[in-house]
Amino acid sequence: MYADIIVDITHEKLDKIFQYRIPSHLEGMLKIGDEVYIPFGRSNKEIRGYLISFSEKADYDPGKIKEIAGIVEDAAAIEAKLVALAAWMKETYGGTMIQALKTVLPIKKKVKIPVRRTVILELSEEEGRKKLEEYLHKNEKARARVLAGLLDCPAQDYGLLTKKLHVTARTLQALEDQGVLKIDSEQTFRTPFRVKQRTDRQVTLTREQQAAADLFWQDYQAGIRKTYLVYGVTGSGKTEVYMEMIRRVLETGRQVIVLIPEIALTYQTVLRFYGRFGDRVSILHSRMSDGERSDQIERVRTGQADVMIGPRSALFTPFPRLGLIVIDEEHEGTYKSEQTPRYHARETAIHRAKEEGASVVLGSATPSLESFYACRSGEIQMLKLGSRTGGGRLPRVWITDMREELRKGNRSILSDRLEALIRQRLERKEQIMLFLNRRGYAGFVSCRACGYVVKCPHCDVALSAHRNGRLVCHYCGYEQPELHSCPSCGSSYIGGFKAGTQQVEELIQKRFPEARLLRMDLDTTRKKDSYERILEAFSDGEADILIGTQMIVKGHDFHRVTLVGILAADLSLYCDDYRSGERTFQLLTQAAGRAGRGTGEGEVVIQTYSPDHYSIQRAADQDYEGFFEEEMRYRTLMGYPPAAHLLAILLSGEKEEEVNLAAGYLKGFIKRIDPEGRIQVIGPASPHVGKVADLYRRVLYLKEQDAGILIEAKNRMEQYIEANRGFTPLRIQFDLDPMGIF
DNA sequence: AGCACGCCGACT
DNA sequence: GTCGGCGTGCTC
Repeated sequence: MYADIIVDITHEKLDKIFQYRIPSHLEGMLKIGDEVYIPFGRSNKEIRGYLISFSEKADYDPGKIKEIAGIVEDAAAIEAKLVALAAWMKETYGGTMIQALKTVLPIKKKVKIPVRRTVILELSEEEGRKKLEEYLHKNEKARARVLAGLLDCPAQDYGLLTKKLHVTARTLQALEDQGVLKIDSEQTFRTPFRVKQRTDRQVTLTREQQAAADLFWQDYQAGIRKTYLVYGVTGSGKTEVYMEMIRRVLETGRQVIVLIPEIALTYQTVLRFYGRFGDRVSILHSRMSDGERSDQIERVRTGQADVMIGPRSALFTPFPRLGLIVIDEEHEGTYKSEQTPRYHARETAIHRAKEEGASVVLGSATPSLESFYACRSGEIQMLKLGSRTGGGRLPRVWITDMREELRKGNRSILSDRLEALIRQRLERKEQIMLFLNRRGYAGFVSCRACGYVVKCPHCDVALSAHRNGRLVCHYCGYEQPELHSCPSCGSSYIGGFKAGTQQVEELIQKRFPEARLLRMDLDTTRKKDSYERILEAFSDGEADILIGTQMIVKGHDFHRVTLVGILAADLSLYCDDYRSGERTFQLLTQAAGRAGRGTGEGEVVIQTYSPDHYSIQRAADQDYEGFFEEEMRYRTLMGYPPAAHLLAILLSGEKEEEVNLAAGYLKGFIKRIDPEGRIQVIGPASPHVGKVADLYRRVLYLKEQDAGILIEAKNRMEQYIEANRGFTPLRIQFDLDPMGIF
């Protein structure tokens, strides 16, 4: 009997199984997933590794196999299931087993409670000066330095002070004894949310909500575990449905994971869960320290918590009896990891649920094409919520054609209609949101006179303007020179769209000097909590107009907003990405949904140069299904997910020549292992950003109906890359069904 | 990765 | 003569 062990070091060369003998004193004590100490290398240095399986025979010279030194005692008892999940992720998404394990395994380190120490001056300015004289006189240099520093700034961080002034703890201790200063230590706050009281208010579900929850519950009781999609417009009360399902699953003694796109944007949702389930709820988020995370995991391990809410990574909560995984706003891009393994939380959740006998509930008002497509094929069961619970009506939507405005001589960024409506709302003291769509803006070139967009003749995606002016296709590498007039109508108003929220703010202020404006974008929300502060200020009526990027369209109901203006609705449409139509539709639908959440009638103005595009028209009609049909037709025609599968291979390296060469070799290798040409190979092409931090990048795309074939090809390439030293100076990453193109 | 082994230049 | 530079190669 041998133990198969993965060494806890991140390097491809070590990403394989090392076999060890099991010493008699450990026999029967080891289990899969245990962390162990092993002698390694020529020096037999003791390192840590994970026991991932047992095997009967040795795959290596038995004479050279060493013994396991011991079990890591305080190791978090990781679930064997999570190790298996990591193995599946490595297989599906690529990368090393170690990378997969690191993604999946909870943080084991028990970080000691961080203490922040501050040094505070206890003397007055005058006393301090006198004391300083005294130290200088006695030639006590270190003490003088500290005192001078504190006179400059009377409260300083302990660590920074000792480093900056080059003094030891002894010096500070002596000064504290003399009463010159005080060392203040405060424990850093470790509990992220404190539960106030449990507001277990009795919620009555609407008939529709109850029906959805009941259907799920009947299946669940009958032992059926599958994936459901709660599909309902904004305001149809999806969260209530989740909570009802969760309540019932918890009653059976099983545990629940709730994934949300981003804590900051869904703070209100988190509070609702707290209110409902009290301190059985645990939370993870990206701003937490390792220690805070490990505290939350500890609560899970000791059984104090049985609901975990968090982003993508919360999927790996080590619940031993998982019953349900809820994924809210399942269409959001944040569910796809941007690090190897580039897993999708939705797919991974479905896999984990299947392995552990749990169900998955997805929810969205604008489902991803993937999920809706799976509903059509019966893989996912749809639970539809058709109406808004508060009885709020859908807003009235206007599409204004900006080409027409230009023809009329209006060159401003506001159409006549939007301007008139803003004026009217300001008079009525109602609120307005202006949404500047800058999502995915990648420098596409369009004609302001006729709306023509310069596209690649081979790929049906917009060309991107590079700094040198040339127009480049990021899919196939096609290039053409800069245009000075529109090939369609001859107008010279052709070029990229350049406007930021700041410019918009200035223009609006000039046009409506009496209006009070608030701006929300990356610049104004850089500081912690500023996001909430701006939204709160707007909610309290401290401003008339809120101007912002996509971050203003998420969550948060403003009951006094009766007008939403969407500037440059098509900016996200023609960035050269096969998901741009989907993203545009989602953004516009969400933005439009912000209007008329209260009692007043809502109106939405969508300003665009492409009023005929189906993404814009369907969003204006709030017609998801119509959009789905058209978008699926495009994906099917072009062979993009979910109609087919796409595998991106990203290469980067210091020498451009090497990267090009390697990309060429990989392409040749695919042709060799796929002689019938089942796999369509595109590229190598330059990604949007051809060079990052002095690393040159190239990308290859493989298309194929069957994901299994792509995964097999990926495995063969990984072997090929490992076997050829020519690839060593390069970084090569795989991305199955990427969220866009690179 | 991290360490040992190994083969060539400036110092006690 | 040695100490030490980091190039190669291996790790169950």
